[in-house]
Amino acid sequence: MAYAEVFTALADPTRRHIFEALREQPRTVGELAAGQPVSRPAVSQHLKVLESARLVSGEPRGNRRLYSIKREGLEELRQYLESFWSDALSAYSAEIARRIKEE
Amino acid sequence: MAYAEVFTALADPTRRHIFEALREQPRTVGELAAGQPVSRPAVSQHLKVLESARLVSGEPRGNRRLYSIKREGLEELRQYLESFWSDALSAYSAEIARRIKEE
DNA sequence: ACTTACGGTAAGTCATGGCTTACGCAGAAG
DNA sequence: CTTCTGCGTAAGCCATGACTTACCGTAAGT
Repeated sequence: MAYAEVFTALADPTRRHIFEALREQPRTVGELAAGQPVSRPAVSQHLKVLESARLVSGEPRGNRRLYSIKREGLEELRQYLESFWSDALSAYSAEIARRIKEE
Repeated sequence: MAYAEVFTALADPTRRHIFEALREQPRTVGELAAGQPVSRPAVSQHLKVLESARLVSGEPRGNRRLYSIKREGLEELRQYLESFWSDALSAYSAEIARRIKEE
């Protein structure tokens, strides 16, 4: 059920921007905020959400905190997607055919 | 940029439930509403969002509308995920190493 | 020690969006 | 033709959440 958190985390545009900024390289909160049209506290709050969705992780670097992408959240999402790919497609088209005949 | 709509569509729990109900077999709006704790109009509105995210499609069956899963939305999401998988990981860990040394 | 820089948290504001009821339209049924 | 069933849409309500400013703790620099 962990993919739910990932969906809500990445549903917000600002949060996606932050996440995609980390895609290039790890960054501090200040750096991330500079690249966004919102305040630094806002970025902090977004990072909290992203972290609890296991999409990023942050570790102290002296005075600052360096955030980087974590793949666990993405992995959960990938598994969710995969489960949709193979299954339910035969039973599915069969059901369509059945209902069409019913008309 | 179409994955954005997919994220927002699947971020809502009710919408995910509806989507996953369609995973088994195509269903009408009434059938979907019966399986959810919300009203039928609410389900209609959710289906509208899911449809514009290309996650489902509906076609008239006489009096009713039969909705079924459409894979385009999922495909866009999958591509987005894939782009995260390979790239940016070498440059990424290199950057971590660089910053650690800077301390 | 004092000051400055960085970042997390608290509190409050405002917009978004998910829900409801009410309504209207189209197809099926009688 | 009238009635009933199934859905979509409109309008309005209310909770959630994204943002702000203000504040506090901690590490670094002087």
